[in-house]
Amino acid sequence: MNIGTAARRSALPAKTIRYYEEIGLLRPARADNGYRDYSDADIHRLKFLQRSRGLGFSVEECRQLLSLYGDSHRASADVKALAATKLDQIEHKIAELQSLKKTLTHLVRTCHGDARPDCPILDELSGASA
Amino acid sequence: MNIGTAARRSALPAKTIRYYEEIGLLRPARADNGYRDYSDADIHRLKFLQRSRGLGFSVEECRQLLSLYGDSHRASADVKALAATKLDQIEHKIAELQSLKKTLTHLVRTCHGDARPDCPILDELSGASA
DNA sequence: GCTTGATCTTCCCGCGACTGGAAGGATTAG
DNA sequence: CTAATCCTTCCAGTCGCGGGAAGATCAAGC
Repeated sequence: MNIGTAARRSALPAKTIRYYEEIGLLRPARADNGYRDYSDADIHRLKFLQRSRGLGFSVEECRQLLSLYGDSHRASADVKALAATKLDQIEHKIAELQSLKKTLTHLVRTCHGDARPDCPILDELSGASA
Repeated sequence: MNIGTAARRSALPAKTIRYYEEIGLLRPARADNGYRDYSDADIHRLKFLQRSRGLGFSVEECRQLLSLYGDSHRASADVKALAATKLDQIEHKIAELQSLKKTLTHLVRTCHGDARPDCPILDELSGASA
């Protein structure tokens, strides 16, 4: 199977698939003409990557997940730990963004937003509050 | 004022200050010895950048904010529009992360997380649900 | 067989916003 | 005078690709 088909089936751009190969996440066969030749197992691996990336795991974390996936003697605790760490990171990020949101919401609300030049947003940014 | 002092006063790393100069966000004077020489106005500008970056504005948006800040005939509506757009982006990002959080929370909860190899997280990533 | 267009290959550059480090000059403290 | 600190420039790396060039290959139609 050529890379175009693999791209459609995995919902990943061909560029990304080549990149994943370059960093050693998969090793597709090569046809006689030099084209990459993807097996069903390769597609499965690509879909796994697509889904785990979509869940917010970094490429390196995906590499670990793939390694755990391929290890029939893995402990589910190891996978759970990875996911829990990621969950923590996501929660921290959400908290950070919510704090930004709060500040920005306040600023946007207090700015009258018309043709006049006085602006509480710029006042705040310039340190008028300090 | 040397860059080290400017860094302490603006709460920005010296590297970042040089970078901001490189991309044209400020133009400090130079002393005879070739050292950068920051005025109080430069510090003010750096603090403005530090705060606006901290609120989630991109460097290019900060450039616009600085430009509006320096324009005494600006309309506060322009500033408000920038902030409102940023607020939108932040809200979208929060929603995205909350969706990830929901999925991950569910997965972490369903994984028993012990020494056994069977793992709902990997099952999900490998497409067992599909 | 020939042309055309789609697809494939490798290669290298660019993004955003820095960060690290090397090599070397200037200043300051003791 | 020396040693430590600070400053300078420049180059490379981060992360996860995307864009695009230059060239090979393939599939379809005439």
